[in-house]
Amino acid sequence: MPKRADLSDTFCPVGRSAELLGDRAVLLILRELLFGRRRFEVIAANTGLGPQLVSARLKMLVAEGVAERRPYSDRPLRHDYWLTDKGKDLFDVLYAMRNWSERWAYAPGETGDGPAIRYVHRTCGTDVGTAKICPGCGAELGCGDLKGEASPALKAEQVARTA
Amino acid sequence: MPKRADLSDTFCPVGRSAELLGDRAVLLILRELLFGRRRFEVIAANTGLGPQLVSARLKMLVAEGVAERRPYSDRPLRHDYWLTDKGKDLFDVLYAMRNWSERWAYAPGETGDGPAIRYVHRTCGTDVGTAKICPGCGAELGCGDLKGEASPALKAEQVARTA
DNA sequence: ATAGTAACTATGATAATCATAGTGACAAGA
DNA sequence: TCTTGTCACTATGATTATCATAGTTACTAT
Repeated sequence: MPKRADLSDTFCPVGRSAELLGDRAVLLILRELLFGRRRFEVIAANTGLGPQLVSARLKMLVAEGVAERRPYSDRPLRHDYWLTDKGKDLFDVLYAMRNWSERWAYAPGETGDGPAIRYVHRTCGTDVGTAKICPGCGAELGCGDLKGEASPALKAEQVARTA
Repeated sequence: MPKRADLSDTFCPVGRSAELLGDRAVLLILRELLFGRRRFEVIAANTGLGPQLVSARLKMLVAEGVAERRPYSDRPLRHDYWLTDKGKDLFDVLYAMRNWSERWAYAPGETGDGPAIRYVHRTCGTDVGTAKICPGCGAELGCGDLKGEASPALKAEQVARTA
């Protein structure tokens, strides 16, 4: 490809975020980080992306202020990756993607008789379905508020991926 | 690149939609379609994408059932593109992207003293800010419910692009 | 000394992207 | 009729991002 057109200076808000989010690898890595997975190798394994891509994208996310690289061990020196507040706020985008998929991206019966991932509000225990506001307690849902329970099919896939 | 890894058969809902949405061109084209722009040349001009890319992505969106190709003139035969219900439901994703950008993607004062685009609920006239539910009437906000008013800076850019 | 772990970097083949130009089918004006 | 114009594309060639695979560095554990 030629150098791809840069849209980071557009005044359109969708255009600006598209520069960051319009990339499969970025979305998958953000999914992992939002799920609380922080380690390089875990992210690479779960996303199926090569280490080079993961490395490049994490560097970019750190440069954009979306993620942060932190040492979690001195000897040997090891680092992992955490979302910043700016990064945590991307929850809404990924959650909207998830909701859309649950509605449109599966053949009937493909996920059994429930969603691919069932989300429960941590503080009140309500199954939120695809709501943006907890139907149990009315709270706005954000990063870390939900506990996901993968369907059997998804669980099997995740096990296979890390094996 | 080698054939990029296919994630369309993953059971993870974010992974599935990432296959579609993890692409700058797709996001920009969806933005145009959600804004009600239907014509090929208009989409190409507003996104800054080459006609080949626009053509390829529109074909893909039609194949995915997200958009529809319709004739709008017989002589000469001309077609344009409309979102299907599946496509209109992507509003939530793009709206979340817009909200994130309004919060994080601009330097202080870069858009003047308001957002890059001000959205007003069509039916009740309330400025919705970045809310997911209309603060005026409590209705859920979906595709077509909002009327966008671009900031002067964004307007100028749009004019420049089509000139 | 050997094997293992974690976070990467290096290499080469492949394919997606961009810029630019061109095509086909028609309409409108001189 | 001839030229110009419009719209929705397709064709070509240079550039570069991506993938698969293998290798590296710096340590720990046995």
